[in-house]
Amino acid sequence: MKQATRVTRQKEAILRAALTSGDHPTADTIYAAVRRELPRVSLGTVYRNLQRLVAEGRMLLAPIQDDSGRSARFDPETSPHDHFVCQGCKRIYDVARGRMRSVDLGALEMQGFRVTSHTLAVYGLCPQCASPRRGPS
Amino acid sequence: MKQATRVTRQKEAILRAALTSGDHPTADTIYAAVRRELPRVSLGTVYRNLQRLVAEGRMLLAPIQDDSGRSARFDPETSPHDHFVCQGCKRIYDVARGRMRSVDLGALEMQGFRVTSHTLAVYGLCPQCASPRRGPS
DNA sequence: CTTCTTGCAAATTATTTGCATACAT
DNA sequence: ATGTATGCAAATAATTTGCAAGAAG
Repeated sequence: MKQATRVTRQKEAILRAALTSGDHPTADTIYAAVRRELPRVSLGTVYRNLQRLVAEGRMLLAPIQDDSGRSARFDPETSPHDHFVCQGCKRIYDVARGRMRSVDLGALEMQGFRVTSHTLAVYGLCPQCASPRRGPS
Repeated sequence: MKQATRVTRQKEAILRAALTSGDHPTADTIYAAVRRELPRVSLGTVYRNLQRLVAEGRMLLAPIQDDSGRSARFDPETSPHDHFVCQGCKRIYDVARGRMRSVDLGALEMQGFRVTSHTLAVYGLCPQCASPRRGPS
């Protein structure tokens, strides 16, 4: 969490776009959204600001890989949480750490590993896609 | 785990290279290793075979992201296990599911989520890098 | 023999960077 | 004023793909 950088119209719009998406958007998705408000933004600006926002701890790099894992996904929710990836509708759900019982990392620590954080991604079908009424959307 | 494809010198060499690396190699690392045995292999062949090996379940896409998450890493260990990423030496350790107690996913399932798998990545310092004797290698 | 795979090169996709100008502090 | 951020375009990096020739079944 480095020194905060300058406050610009672009950077704020980028963070707002990520928050509003209610999702785990890619740089491209964010670019498209910001463009509606600031038609002259460039992709370079989006990428540079995403890096800054992550460095400042205002956004996270989502620890999930797309099907081919090609494009990075960003997560505007910065408190510790896990992810559920629906293999039907491809939606990514944030899962509070409380609901899904936490992992026991004691054994690792006893072997001399110093643990600072962890990420957990769960795969399967979300309630809508799992329901027999209708298949994956 | 689709229909197995044809057996070729290249494909076998690629799997062997990944196994021998004792690591979680990138396509490029594998390419370099295979090249020593088959100097005429092309990167295209390496990428195509990595895809096939993953589809056939003989290799996994490692669920870990490099610093910038730019290049995919492959994992020749196909039984369920977790990963420990050392932030000092950048090494990636395979961690047996038994040692590090498994996650309780019951709460999620009770909410209608159907869970089929999960991936866990733990970050921190490995015993060598955590020891005060010498810093990260 | 027939079909899948290879090597090579060119094409895509995602992300980064150099530079002159604009904007925040 | 000073220096960081922007827009634009060109540069890199990682991966994919078209095609003619070669190898596997």
